[in-house]
Amino acid sequence: MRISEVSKMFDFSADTLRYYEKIGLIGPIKKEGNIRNYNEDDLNRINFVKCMRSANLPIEVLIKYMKLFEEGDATVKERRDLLVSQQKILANNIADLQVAYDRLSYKIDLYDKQLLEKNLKRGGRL
Amino acid sequence: MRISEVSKMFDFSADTLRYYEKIGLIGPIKKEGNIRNYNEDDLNRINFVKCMRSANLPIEVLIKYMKLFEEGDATVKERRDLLVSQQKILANNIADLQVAYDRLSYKIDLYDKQLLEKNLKRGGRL
DNA sequence: ACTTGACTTAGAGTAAGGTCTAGGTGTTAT
DNA sequence: ATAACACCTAGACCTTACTCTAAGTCAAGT
Repeated sequence: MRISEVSKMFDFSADTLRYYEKIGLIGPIKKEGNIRNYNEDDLNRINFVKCMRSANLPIEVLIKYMKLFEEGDATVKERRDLLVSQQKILANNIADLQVAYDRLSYKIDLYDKQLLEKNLKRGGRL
Repeated sequence: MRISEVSKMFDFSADTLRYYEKIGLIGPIKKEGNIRNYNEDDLNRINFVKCMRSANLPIEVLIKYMKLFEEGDATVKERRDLLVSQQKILANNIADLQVAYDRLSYKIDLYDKQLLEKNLKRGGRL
């Protein structure tokens, strides 16, 4: 699979895919002649990266994880621990977003009430 | 209240507080002589900014909101709409983080099983 | 033959959000 | 009075994560 297709599939720009490869996050991707040909394994990794990047896991951390993965079975525990620590961070982030979400809900409610009153005073229909 | 106290209270560096003021996100803060003296109103706004920044709302959006706020009652509807649009973005973000969280849970589980097996084979105690 | 379009590289440039430095003032403790 | 400390400004610098540019290769269509 060529870079343009992968790009569409995961909504990463081709630039970003090459960048990820350059910094050692994915690949190296096998080439046919001079052109990258992504295989299923590559796609699975990109899929994982996509998911984790959507949740703002730092690229550095993901590179570290991929590196441990390459090193094989000896690194299972270390990989597990890395994921656990990131998961904890994620839990905190989710909590922060939720707090902000609720606060926005509250404020929006207040604004809605204020707008309703304004309309009534104007002798609004209904 | 002086900048160092505010800094501790919200875990923003003094640099960041001055930066926020410079770009028009908070303040301008009244000064005693040459030194900022934050009042309760200022603290309330910083508190709001803190909460929204913890959820990654862009500074530009918050500046816009504060500006509308300054403009008074005429902007109530516009402010409401701005908050609603940010809330939608937040909902999507929360969903993304949740997906990643669940995927991490799944992977961690797999690793735990793998580690357990390894221990059994080693003739682990228990 | 030649244009079009997708691909390649290396490396410069960008955006967001701070963070740090240098040089200076003002207040308090010894 | 002199050191230590908190504060100030302007502006340079930094980090993360891309994104874009220039210059070139290669295959397919007209």
